Amino acid sequence: MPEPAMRDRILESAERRARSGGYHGFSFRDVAQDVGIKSASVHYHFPTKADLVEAVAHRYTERAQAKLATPRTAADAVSQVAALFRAALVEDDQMCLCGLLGAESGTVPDGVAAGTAAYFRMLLDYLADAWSDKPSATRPETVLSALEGALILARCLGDTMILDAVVEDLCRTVG
Amino acid sequence: MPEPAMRDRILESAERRARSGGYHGFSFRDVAQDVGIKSASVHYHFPTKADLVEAVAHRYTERAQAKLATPRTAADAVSQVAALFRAALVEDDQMCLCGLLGAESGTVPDGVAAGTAAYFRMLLDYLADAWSDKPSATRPETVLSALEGALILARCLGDTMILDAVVEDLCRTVG
DNA sequence: GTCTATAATTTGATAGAC
DNA sequence: GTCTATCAAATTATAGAC
Repeated sequence: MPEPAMRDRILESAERRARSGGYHGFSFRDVAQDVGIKSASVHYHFPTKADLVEAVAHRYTERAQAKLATPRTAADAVSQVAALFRAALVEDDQMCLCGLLGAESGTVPDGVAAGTAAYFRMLLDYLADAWSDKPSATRPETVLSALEGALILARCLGDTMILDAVVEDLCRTVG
Repeated sequence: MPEPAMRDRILESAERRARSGGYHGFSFRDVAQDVGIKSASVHYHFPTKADLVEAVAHRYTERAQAKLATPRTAADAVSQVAALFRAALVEDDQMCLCGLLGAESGTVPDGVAAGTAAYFRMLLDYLADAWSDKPSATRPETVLSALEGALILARCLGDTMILDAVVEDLCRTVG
C-alpha cells in the first residue's frame, strides 16, 4: 500500500486551483507550495501543465460518475446530478471544474478540452438514459446547462439560494 | 468628432481576448499587438489590467442593455435575452464575457467581479420585470443560468444546436 | 522522488524621451 | 499618445546532483 501519494496531493491542489482561476489562473509553483515541494518536482509527476490538468479532468469525471447511482426516474436523475453541483457550491465553495475549463475551451490544450467535453458527455448520457422511460419536455441539455449556469450566478452574486431555486424549477418541469 | 479612438480599439481587443481565455488568459502585450501599439502605450489608456477589464465589463453590460427592447410578455423577454446569447455563439463565436469572468469570480480583482455581478443583475431585472404581468413556473434565474450554461456546452461540444434546444425548452416552460 | 540551478520567455508596470 | 528602455517578478520547463 503506497503512501499518501504525492501524485494525488498534486492532483488535489491543481483541481482546487483550476476550479478557482481556471487553466490560466494558477502555476506549477502554486501547486508546489500547496503540497510542500519544489515546482521542478511537480514536473516529475506531470511533465507539462496540459498533462496535469488533463489528469485532473479525468479524475474529476470519474469521481462524479462514482457518486451517481442508477436513477429510477428522470426526476431522480436530475436530483442526483443537482446534488453534485450543490456539493461543489456549498461544501467545496468552488466552481465546477469543467464549467470553468469549458468556458476557456478555445484557449486550453487539446487534451484538456477533450477531457472537459468527456465530462459533459458523461452527464448528458446519464440524464438521457433516465429520460428513455419517461419523455420530458425539458431536455438533459437544458438541465445540465441550467446547473452549470446556476453555479456561476450563485457564486458571482453570492447567493446560494439561486442554485436551489433553479433546481426547484428543473425538478418541476421535468417531474 | 474624434478619430477611430484607440481607447475603443483596446476595449474591443481586450473583450475578444477575455471572452476566449478569461481574465488570466491574455496580456497587455496581446492587446498591444492586436491594436498595433506597444504594451506601455496601453497602460496610458488603462493604468492597470483591472481598470481595463472593468471597463470592458461595463461596456459589455451597456451594449447588452441597449439591444434589449421593452418586452411585451415574459416569453418575449426570454427571446430577446436568448438572442443575445445566440449572437455571442454564432456571430462572435465567443463566450459570454461575464459567464467566463463570473466563473473566475474568486480570482479576479474586486472591480471586475463587481462589474460581472452588475451584468447578471441587469439581465435578471430585465427578465423579472417581464414576469410581473404573468407569473411563470420557470424563474428568471433559471432562464439566465440555462443560457449561460448552454453557451459553455455548445462551445465545448462544438454543437450550436444545443443552445437552440435549450432556448426551445425555456420558451415552452415560460410561455 | 526531490532537490538546486538555470534557461528562455512572459508578465504587469514604470520612467522618461519625443 | 506613443515610443524605447527597463524592471522585478513570474512562467513553463529542463539538466543533473543527491
